[in-house]
Amino acid sequence: MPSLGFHHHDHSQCIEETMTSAVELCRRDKLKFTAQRRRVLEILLDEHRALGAYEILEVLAREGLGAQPPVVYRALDFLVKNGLAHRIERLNAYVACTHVDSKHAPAFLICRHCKTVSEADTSLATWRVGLFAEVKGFKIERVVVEAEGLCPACSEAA
Amino acid sequence: MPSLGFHHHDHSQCIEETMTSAVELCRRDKLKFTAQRRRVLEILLDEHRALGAYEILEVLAREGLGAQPPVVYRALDFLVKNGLAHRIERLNAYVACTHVDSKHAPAFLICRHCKTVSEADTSLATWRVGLFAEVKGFKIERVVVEAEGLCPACSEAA
DNA sequence: CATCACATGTTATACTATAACGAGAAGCGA
DNA sequence: TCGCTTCTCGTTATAGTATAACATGTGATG
Repeated sequence: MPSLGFHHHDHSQCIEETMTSAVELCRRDKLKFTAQRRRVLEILLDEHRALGAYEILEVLAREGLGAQPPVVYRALDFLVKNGLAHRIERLNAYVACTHVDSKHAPAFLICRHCKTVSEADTSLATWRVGLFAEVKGFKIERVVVEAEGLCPACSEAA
Repeated sequence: MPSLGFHHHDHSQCIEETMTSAVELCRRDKLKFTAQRRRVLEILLDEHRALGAYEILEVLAREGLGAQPPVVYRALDFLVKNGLAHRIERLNAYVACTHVDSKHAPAFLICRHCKTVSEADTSLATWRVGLFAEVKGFKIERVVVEAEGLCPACSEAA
Protein backbone atom coordinates (compact mmCIF):
# COMPACT_ATOMS: atom_id res chain seq x y z
CA MET A 1 0.00 0.00 0.00
CA PRO A 2 1.64 3.27 -1.07
CA SER A 3 2.03 6.03 1.39
CA LEU A 4 3.39 9.47 2.15
CA GLY A 5 2.64 12.13 4.64
CA PHE A 6 3.55 11.84 8.27
CA HIS A 7 7.22 11.18 7.68
CA HIS A 8 10.17 13.39 7.10
CA HIS A 9 11.01 13.39 3.45
CA ASP A 10 12.90 15.44 0.94
CA HIS A 11 10.19 17.94 0.46
CA SER A 12 11.75 20.13 -2.21
CA GLN A 13 12.30 17.03 -4.28
CA CYS A 14 8.77 15.89 -3.59
CA ILE A 15 7.48 19.22 -4.87
CA GLU A 16 9.68 19.17 -7.90
CA GLU A 17 8.69 15.67 -8.90
CA THR A 18 5.03 16.42 -8.61
CA MET A 19 5.33 19.60 -10.65
CA THR A 20 7.16 17.67 -13.32
CA SER A 21 4.46 15.02 -13.41
CA ALA A 22 1.89 17.76 -13.69
CA VAL A 23 3.65 19.40 -16.59
CA GLU A 24 3.89 16.09 -18.37
CA LEU A 25 0.31 15.20 -17.73
CA CYS A 26 -0.80 18.55 -19.14
CA ARG A 27 1.33 18.15 -22.21
CA ARG A 28 0.03 14.67 -22.78
CA ASP A 29 -3.59 15.74 -22.43
CA LYS A 30 -3.14 19.08 -24.18
CA LEU A 31 -4.15 21.04 -21.13
CA LYS A 32 -2.99 24.55 -20.40
CA PHE A 33 -0.89 24.63 -17.28
CA THR A 34 -1.10 28.37 -16.85
CA ALA A 35 0.76 30.49 -14.32
CA GLN A 36 -2.24 30.71 -12.02
CA ARG A 37 -2.87 26.99 -12.07
CA ARG A 38 0.77 26.24 -11.64
CA ARG A 39 1.06 28.60 -8.71
CA VAL A 40 -2.01 27.19 -6.96
CA LEU A 41 -0.59 23.70 -7.23
CA GLU A 42 2.72 24.93 -5.83
CA ILE A 43 0.97 26.56 -2.92
CA LEU A 44 -0.84 23.33 -2.16
CA LEU A 45 2.35 21.34 -2.49
CA ASP A 46 4.20 23.59 -0.09
CA GLU A 47 2.44 21.84 2.74
CA HIS A 48 0.95 18.38 3.04
CA ARG A 49 -2.00 20.10 4.50
CA ALA A 50 -5.53 20.99 3.50
CA LEU A 51 -5.84 24.62 2.51
CA GLY A 52 -9.07 26.56 2.22
CA ALA A 53 -9.79 28.31 -1.06
CA TYR A 54 -9.52 31.68 0.61
CA GLU A 55 -6.20 30.84 2.19
CA ILE A 56 -4.85 30.15 -1.27
CA LEU A 57 -6.48 33.27 -2.60
CA GLU A 58 -4.61 35.38 -0.04
CA VAL A 59 -1.31 34.15 -1.36
CA LEU A 60 -2.32 34.72 -4.96
CA ALA A 61 -3.50 38.21 -4.10
CA ARG A 62 -0.21 39.09 -2.42
CA GLU A 63 1.54 38.02 -5.59
CA GLY A 64 -0.75 39.88 -7.93
CA LEU A 65 -2.07 36.72 -9.52
CA GLY A 66 -5.74 37.35 -8.87
CA ALA A 67 -7.85 38.86 -6.17
CA GLN A 68 -11.36 37.43 -6.52
CA PRO A 69 -12.78 34.10 -5.41
CA PRO A 70 -13.55 32.81 -8.89
CA VAL A 71 -9.86 32.95 -9.72
CA VAL A 72 -8.91 30.41 -7.12
CA TYR A 73 -12.01 28.29 -7.57
CA ARG A 74 -11.35 28.00 -11.27
CA ALA A 75 -7.79 26.95 -10.72
CA LEU A 76 -8.90 24.42 -8.12
CA ASP A 77 -11.59 23.06 -10.42
CA PHE A 78 -8.96 22.51 -13.05
CA LEU A 79 -6.57 20.76 -10.68
CA VAL A 80 -9.24 18.58 -9.14
CA LYS A 81 -10.80 17.66 -12.46
CA ASN A 82 -7.45 16.56 -13.79
CA GLY A 83 -6.43 14.65 -10.70
CA LEU A 84 -3.70 17.04 -9.62
CA ALA A 85 -5.46 17.95 -6.41
CA HIS A 86 -8.27 16.65 -4.25
CA ARG A 87 -11.05 18.28 -2.38
CA ILE A 88 -11.35 17.24 1.27
CA GLU A 89 -15.08 17.28 1.86
CA ARG A 90 -14.78 17.08 5.59
CA LEU A 91 -12.88 20.37 5.67
CA ASN A 92 -14.13 22.21 2.61
CA ALA A 93 -10.50 22.40 1.68
CA TYR A 94 -8.00 21.19 -0.87
CA VAL A 95 -4.74 19.21 -1.03
CA ALA A 96 -2.24 18.49 -3.74
CA CYS A 97 -2.41 14.95 -5.04
CA THR A 98 0.56 12.85 -4.09
CA HIS A 99 -0.11 10.13 -6.63
CA VAL A 100 -0.45 12.00 -9.88
CA ASP A 101 -1.13 9.83 -12.93
CA SER A 102 -2.59 6.77 -11.26
CA LYS A 103 -6.33 7.03 -11.66
CA HIS A 104 -7.34 6.57 -8.09
CA ALA A 105 -10.14 6.28 -5.62
CA PRO A 106 -8.21 7.98 -2.87
CA ALA A 107 -8.67 7.69 0.88
CA PHE A 108 -7.41 10.34 3.25
CA LEU A 109 -6.10 10.45 6.78
CA ILE A 110 -6.69 13.90 8.21
CA CYS A 111 -5.05 15.03 11.44
CA ARG A 112 -7.57 17.16 13.27
CA HIS A 113 -4.81 18.97 15.09
CA CYS A 114 -2.19 19.91 12.50
CA LYS A 115 -4.47 19.37 9.49
CA THR A 116 -1.84 17.29 7.74
CA VAL A 117 -3.43 15.08 5.12
CA SER A 118 -2.05 11.75 4.01
CA GLU A 119 -3.34 10.15 0.88
CA ALA A 120 -3.67 6.44 0.30
CA ASP A 121 -3.98 5.57 -3.33
CA THR A 122 -6.22 2.65 -2.74
CA SER A 123 -9.37 1.54 -4.32
CA LEU A 124 -9.32 -1.19 -1.72
CA ALA A 125 -11.00 0.88 0.91
CA THR A 126 -13.99 1.12 -1.32
CA TRP A 127 -14.72 -2.40 -2.31
CA ARG A 128 -16.89 -3.04 0.70
CA VAL A 129 -19.08 -0.12 -0.18
CA GLY A 130 -19.10 -1.38 -3.72
CA LEU A 131 -20.44 -4.67 -2.56
CA PHE A 132 -23.15 -2.99 -0.57
CA ALA A 133 -24.07 -0.82 -3.53
CA GLU A 134 -24.31 -3.81 -5.82
CA VAL A 135 -26.83 -5.42 -3.56
CA LYS A 136 -28.98 -2.35 -3.90
CA GLY A 137 -28.50 -1.75 -7.61
CA PHE A 138 -26.75 1.51 -7.02
CA LYS A 139 -24.23 2.75 -9.60
CA ILE A 140 -21.27 4.26 -7.78
CA GLU A 141 -19.46 7.01 -9.61
CA ARG A 142 -17.26 8.36 -6.87
CA VAL A 143 -16.43 7.43 -3.30
CA VAL A 144 -15.26 9.76 -0.59
CA VAL A 145 -13.24 8.12 2.18
CA GLU A 146 -11.92 10.47 4.82
CA ALA A 147 -10.62 9.36 8.20
CA GLU A 148 -10.12 11.98 10.87
CA GLY A 149 -7.95 11.58 13.93
CA LEU A 150 -4.52 12.28 15.32
CA CYS A 151 -1.30 11.84 13.39
CA PRO A 152 1.68 10.25 15.13
CA ALA A 153 3.33 13.57 15.94
CA CYS A 154 0.23 15.22 17.42
CA SER A 155 -0.62 11.98 19.15
CA GLU A 156 2.67 12.07 21.04
CA ALA A 157 2.44 15.75 21.82
CA ALA A 158 -0.93 15.18 23.47
CA MET B 1 -25.42 -6.39 5.56
CA PRO B 2 -28.32 -4.22 6.74
CA SER B 3 -30.02 -1.88 4.36
CA LEU B 4 -32.83 0.51 3.67
CA GLY B 5 -33.46 3.26 1.26
CA PHE B 6 -34.13 2.67 -2.39
CA HIS B 7 -37.08 0.37 -1.83
CA HIS B 8 -40.70 0.94 -1.25
CA HIS B 9 -41.45 0.48 2.38
CA ASP B 10 -44.09 1.37 4.91
CA HIS B 11 -42.87 4.86 5.41
CA SER B 12 -45.24 6.02 8.11
CA GLN B 13 -44.29 3.01 10.14
CA CYS B 14 -40.65 3.66 9.46
CA ILE B 15 -41.06 7.19 10.80
CA GLU B 16 -43.00 6.06 13.81
CA GLU B 17 -40.48 3.43 14.76
CA THR B 18 -37.59 5.80 14.53
CA MET B 19 -39.36 8.44 16.60
CA THR B 20 -40.09 5.84 19.23
CA SER B 21 -36.46 4.77 19.31
CA ALA B 22 -35.44 8.39 19.63
CA VAL B 23 -37.76 8.98 22.55
CA GLU B 24 -36.46 5.90 24.28
CA LEU B 25 -32.86 6.81 23.66
CA CYS B 26 -33.43 10.25 25.13
CA ARG B 27 -35.15 8.87 28.20
CA ARG B 28 -32.36 6.39 28.73
CA ASP B 29 -29.65 9.03 28.40
CA LYS B 30 -31.60 11.75 30.19
CA LEU B 31 -31.63 13.99 27.16
CA LYS B 32 -34.28 16.56 26.45
CA PHE B 33 -36.18 15.69 23.33
CA THR B 34 -37.76 19.12 22.95
CA ALA B 35 -40.39 20.15 20.44
CA GLN B 36 -37.83 21.79 18.15
CA ARG B 37 -35.55 18.78 18.15
CA ARG B 38 -38.42 16.43 17.66
CA ARG B 39 -39.75 18.41 14.76
CA VAL B 40 -36.39 18.62 13.02
CA LEU B 41 -36.02 14.87 13.24
CA GLU B 42 -39.52 14.44 11.85
CA ILE B 43 -38.72 16.73 8.96
CA LEU B 44 -35.61 14.72 8.17
CA LEU B 45 -37.51 11.48 8.45
CA ASP B 46 -40.20 12.62 6.06
CA GLU B 47 -37.82 11.96 3.23
CA HIS B 48 -34.91 9.58 2.90
CA ARG B 49 -33.05 12.49 1.47
CA ALA B 50 -30.34 14.89 2.52
CA LEU B 51 -31.76 18.24 3.57
CA GLY B 52 -29.80 21.45 3.90
CA ALA B 53 -30.03 23.29 7.19
CA TYR B 54 -31.82 26.18 5.56
CA GLU B 55 -34.35 23.91 3.93
CA ILE B 56 -35.23 22.63 7.36
CA LEU B 57 -35.25 26.12 8.73
CA GLU B 58 -37.85 27.14 6.19
CA VAL B 59 -40.22 24.50 7.47
CA LEU B 60 -39.60 25.43 11.08
CA ALA B 61 -40.17 29.07 10.26
CA ARG B 62 -43.50 28.34 8.56
CA GLU B 63 -44.57 26.53 11.71
CA GLY B 64 -43.40 29.25 14.06
CA LEU B 65 -40.79 27.04 15.65
CA GLY B 66 -37.85 29.33 15.05
CA ALA B 67 -36.69 31.67 12.37
CA GLN B 68 -32.91 32.04 12.77
CA PRO B 69 -30.11 29.76 11.61
CA PRO B 70 -28.82 28.94 15.09
CA VAL B 71 -32.14 27.33 15.90
CA VAL B 72 -31.80 24.66 13.27
CA TYR B 73 -28.07 24.22 13.73
CA ARG B 74 -28.52 23.63 17.42
CA ALA B 75 -31.17 21.03 16.82
CA LEU B 76 -29.00 19.35 14.20
CA ASP B 77 -26.00 19.37 16.51
CA PHE B 78 -28.08 17.63 19.11
CA LEU B 79 -29.37 15.01 16.70
CA VAL B 80 -25.99 14.32 15.16
CA LYS B 81 -24.18 14.20 18.49
CA ASN B 82 -26.63 11.66 19.78
CA GLY B 83 -26.65 9.55 16.67
CA LEU B 84 -30.18 10.38 15.58
CA ALA B 85 -29.03 12.05 12.40
CA HIS B 86 -25.93 12.23 10.25
CA ARG B 87 -24.22 14.99 8.42
CA ILE B 88 -23.45 14.26 4.76
CA GLU B 89 -20.16 16.03 4.21
CA ARG B 90 -20.34 15.76 0.47
CA LEU B 91 -23.53 17.80 0.41
CA ASN B 92 -23.29 19.95 3.51
CA ALA B 93 -26.61 18.43 4.40
CA TYR B 94 -28.29 16.16 6.90
CA VAL B 95 -30.23 12.90 7.01
CA ALA B 96 -32.12 11.07 9.71
CA CYS B 97 -30.33 8.01 10.97
CA THR B 98 -31.98 4.77 9.96
CA HIS B 99 -30.14 2.64 12.48
CA VAL B 100 -30.71 4.41 15.77
CA ASP B 101 -29.14 2.73 18.77
CA SER B 102 -26.41 0.73 17.09
CA LYS B 103 -23.19 2.66 17.52
CA HIS B 104 -22.09 2.81 13.95
CA ALA B 105 -19.47 3.89 11.49
CA PRO B 106 -21.96 4.55 8.76
CA ALA B 107 -21.40 4.54 5.01
CA PHE B 108 -23.75 6.33 2.65
CA LEU B 109 -24.96 5.88 -0.89
CA ILE B 110 -26.02 9.22 -2.27
CA CYS B 111 -27.99 9.54 -5.49
CA ARG B 112 -26.73 12.60 -7.27
CA HIS B 113 -30.01 12.97 -9.07
CA CYS B 114 -32.78 12.55 -6.51
CA LYS B 115 -30.53 13.07 -3.48
CA THR B 116 -31.89 9.99 -1.79
CA VAL B 117 -29.47 8.71 0.82
CA SER B 118 -29.16 5.11 1.87
CA GLU B 119 -27.27 4.26 5.01
CA ALA B 120 -25.26 1.11 5.53
CA ASP B 121 -24.64 0.42 9.16
CA THR B 122 -21.29 -1.11 8.57
CA SER B 123 -17.94 -0.65 10.12
CA LEU B 124 -16.80 -3.05 7.43
CA ALA B 125 -16.22 -0.37 4.89
CA THR B 126 -13.63 1.15 7.14
CA TRP B 127 -11.38 -1.71 7.95
CA ARG B 128 -9.14 -1.18 4.99
CA VAL B 129 -8.56 2.41 5.95
CA GLY B 130 -7.93 1.25 9.47
CA LEU B 131 -5.22 -1.04 8.25
CA PHE B 132 -3.60 1.72 6.29
CA ALA B 133 -3.75 4.04 9.29
CA GLU B 134 -2.15 1.47 11.53
CA VAL B 135 0.81 1.26 9.26
CA LYS B 136 1.32 4.97 9.66
CA GLY B 137 0.66 5.24 13.38
CA PHE B 138 -2.44 7.32 12.82
CA LYS B 139 -5.23 7.20 15.41
CA ILE B 140 -8.55 7.20 13.64
CA GLU B 141 -11.43 8.80 15.50
CA ARG B 142 -14.01 9.02 12.78
CA VAL B 143 -14.36 7.85 9.20
CA VAL B 144 -16.50 9.40 6.53
CA VAL B 145 -17.54 7.06 3.73
CA GLU B 146 -19.81 8.56 1.13
CA ALA B 147 -20.44 7.04 -2.27
CA GLU B 148 -22.09 9.16 -4.93
CA GLY B 149 -23.82 7.87 -8.00
CA LEU B 150 -27.17 6.91 -9.41
CA CYS B 151 -29.83 5.01 -7.51
CA PRO B 152 -31.76 2.25 -9.31
CA ALA B 153 -34.76 4.44 -10.08
CA CYS B 154 -32.77 7.36 -11.49
CA SER B 155 -30.52 4.91 -13.30
CA GLU B 156 -33.46 3.50 -15.19
CA ALA B 157 -34.94 6.89 -15.92
CA ALA B 158 -31.69 7.94 -17.59
C1' DC C 1 -6.88 36.60 -40.52
C1' DA C 2 -11.30 34.97 -39.00
C1' DT C 3 -13.13 32.28 -35.75
C1' DC C 4 -13.74 29.28 -32.01
C1' DA C 5 -12.58 27.50 -27.64
C1' DC C 6 -10.86 28.48 -23.58
C1' DA C 7 -8.73 31.42 -19.91
C1' DT C 8 -9.13 35.53 -17.22
C1' DG C 9 -11.03 39.79 -14.82
C1' DT C 10 -14.73 41.64 -12.13
C1' DT C 11 -19.12 42.52 -9.78
C1' DA C 12 -22.52 40.83 -7.27
C1' DT C 13 -24.77 37.47 -4.67
C1' DA C 14 -26.08 32.85 -2.79
C1' DC C 15 -25.35 29.36 0.46
C1' DT C 16 -23.47 27.40 4.85
C1' DA C 17 -22.22 28.13 9.61
C1' DT C 18 -20.99 30.23 14.10
C1' DA C 19 -19.93 33.89 17.73
C1' DA C 20 -21.86 36.29 21.28
C1' DC C 21 -25.16 37.92 24.51
C1' DG C 22 -29.31 37.79 27.19
C1' DA C 23 -33.60 35.61 28.96
C1' DG C 24 -36.21 31.65 30.41
C1' DA C 25 -36.90 26.92 32.34
C1' DA C 26 -35.61 22.52 34.56
C1' DG C 27 -32.96 19.87 37.86
C1' DC C 28 -30.76 19.65 42.28
C1' DG C 29 -28.64 20.23 46.70
C1' DA C 30 -28.67 23.12 50.95
C1' DT D 1 -38.31 26.82 49.14
C1' DC D 2 -34.28 29.20 47.78
C1' DG D 3 -30.41 29.71 45.23
C1' DC D 4 -27.31 27.66 42.14
C1' DT D 5 -25.95 25.49 37.99
C1' DT D 6 -26.86 23.85 33.61
C1' DC D 7 -29.12 23.58 29.64
C1' DT D 8 -32.34 25.49 26.20
C1' DC D 9 -33.98 29.13 23.42
C1' DG D 10 -34.38 33.84 21.00
C1' DT D 11 -31.93 37.20 18.45
C1' DT D 12 -28.42 40.07 16.11
C1' DA D 13 -24.58 40.18 13.67
C1' DT D 14 -20.97 38.32 11.04
C1' DA D 15 -17.70 34.78 9.24
C1' DG D 16 -16.65 31.41 5.81
C1' DT D 17 -17.48 28.89 1.39
C1' DA D 18 -18.94 29.00 -3.42
C1' DT D 19 -21.03 30.35 -7.86
C1' DA D 20 -23.77 33.11 -11.46
C1' DA D 21 -23.23 36.14 -14.97
C1' DC D 22 -21.08 39.03 -18.10
C1' DA D 23 -17.14 41.35 -20.26
C1' DT D 24 -12.38 40.91 -22.07
C1' DG D 25 -8.36 38.75 -23.69
C1' DT D 26 -5.55 35.22 -25.98
C1' DG D 27 -3.93 31.35 -28.43
C1' DA D 28 -4.71 27.52 -31.71
C1' DT D 29 -6.45 26.16 -36.05
C1' DG D 30 -8.37 26.12 -40.42
